[in-house]
Amino acid sequence: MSRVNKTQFGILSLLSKKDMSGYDIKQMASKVAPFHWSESNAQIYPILKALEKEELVESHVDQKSGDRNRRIYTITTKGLDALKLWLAEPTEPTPAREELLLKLTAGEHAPIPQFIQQLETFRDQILHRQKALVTIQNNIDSAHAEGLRKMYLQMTYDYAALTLEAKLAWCEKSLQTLREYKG
Amino acid sequence: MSRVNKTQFGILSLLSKKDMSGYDIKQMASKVAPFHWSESNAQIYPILKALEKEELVESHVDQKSGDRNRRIYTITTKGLDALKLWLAEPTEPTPAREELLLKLTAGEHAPIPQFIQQLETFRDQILHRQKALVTIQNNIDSAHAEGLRKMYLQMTYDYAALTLEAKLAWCEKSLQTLREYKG
DNA sequence: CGTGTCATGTAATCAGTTACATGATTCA
DNA sequence: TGAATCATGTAACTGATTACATGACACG
Repeated sequence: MSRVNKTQFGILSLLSKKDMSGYDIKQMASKVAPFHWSESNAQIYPILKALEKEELVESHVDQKSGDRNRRIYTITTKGLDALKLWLAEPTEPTPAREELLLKLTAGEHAPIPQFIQQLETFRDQILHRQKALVTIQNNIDSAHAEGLRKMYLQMTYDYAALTLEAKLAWCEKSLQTLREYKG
Repeated sequence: MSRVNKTQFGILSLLSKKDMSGYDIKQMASKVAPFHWSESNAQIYPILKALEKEELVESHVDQKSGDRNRRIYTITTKGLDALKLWLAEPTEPTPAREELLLKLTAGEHAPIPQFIQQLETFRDQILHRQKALVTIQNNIDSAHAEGLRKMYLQMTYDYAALTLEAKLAWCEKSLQTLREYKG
């Protein structure tokens, strides 16, 4: 149970909505889920092949669009079943890995202004993500938008929004603490 | 720059505070930083060996405590320098991986009550972590507690507290949305 | 005709986990 | 004496990233 690849389900999940090529999947992932799943870049091609071998997806070479060697993947009934099985499985918590916090635990070995800078960079990264999130929200509002599907998309948006907000608040608070430390 | 192992710095960071054995490091990590760094369990032994080869740490077999084959590691000046260098480096954002959110993007393929259960489990995991966090806060208040060091420890505690709170809020909100969906 | 994007892939490497193996000490 | 904990390690594997390689098409 614990020995299963999760990225393959991310791919199946995307294919359950629309037939796509490997390239499309990469694009979609970075457009729709950049906050909770890495684009898994060039690893999707081997996974697609493995999925096809297991008969969870089928593929054919696309004829349209200039015959550009595009291989389109389609999810099979077996693939949908596998996806549903995964959805029903218990979800283990993700072990977090925040490099900045790891650095903070060794904070006493660096000058305070250095950490102020680290935190400012962190804050900028958050602000940048928040901007990107607005774009995603627009995608949700316009393109798809049908009942259940929209609700679930909105949920993932909310998750990102709320956690980013919390991180930003922490950042501001910590910056103030650092700036006020000893004068 | 991007091709460096971060866990080794976690280990150096702990050794910068106190000489320790591999076993101690494992214990300490799970006690002091369970929220932002995994215990990296049985991988610390090879890393310790690698660090010793690079002369970033030294070791000796402990004589006390019943001669129990304990190898104690000490950080070297070179090791401290490496640690400080890492602290000064820019910190890239961690790509998040939240399996539950990945499942939500395929939400339309499962019955709503199933996702209610998933979210309830998620909430329980958060509540559990929040309890554990109180213990850590006690550790900070009593054991260590000296100026700068305490401040940085407190910061990592705050980070965990704030992000857990945000996730809990999201969880409650989403549960309500699901329960109210169509009656 | 050259740059950018579309499109697919492989090889090498690194990071991390699981499962296993070994043995000493402590304490009920 | 048997279970729990202390203590160190290895082998095999999985997951993910980096860097590379190839080539077609679109456009200005």
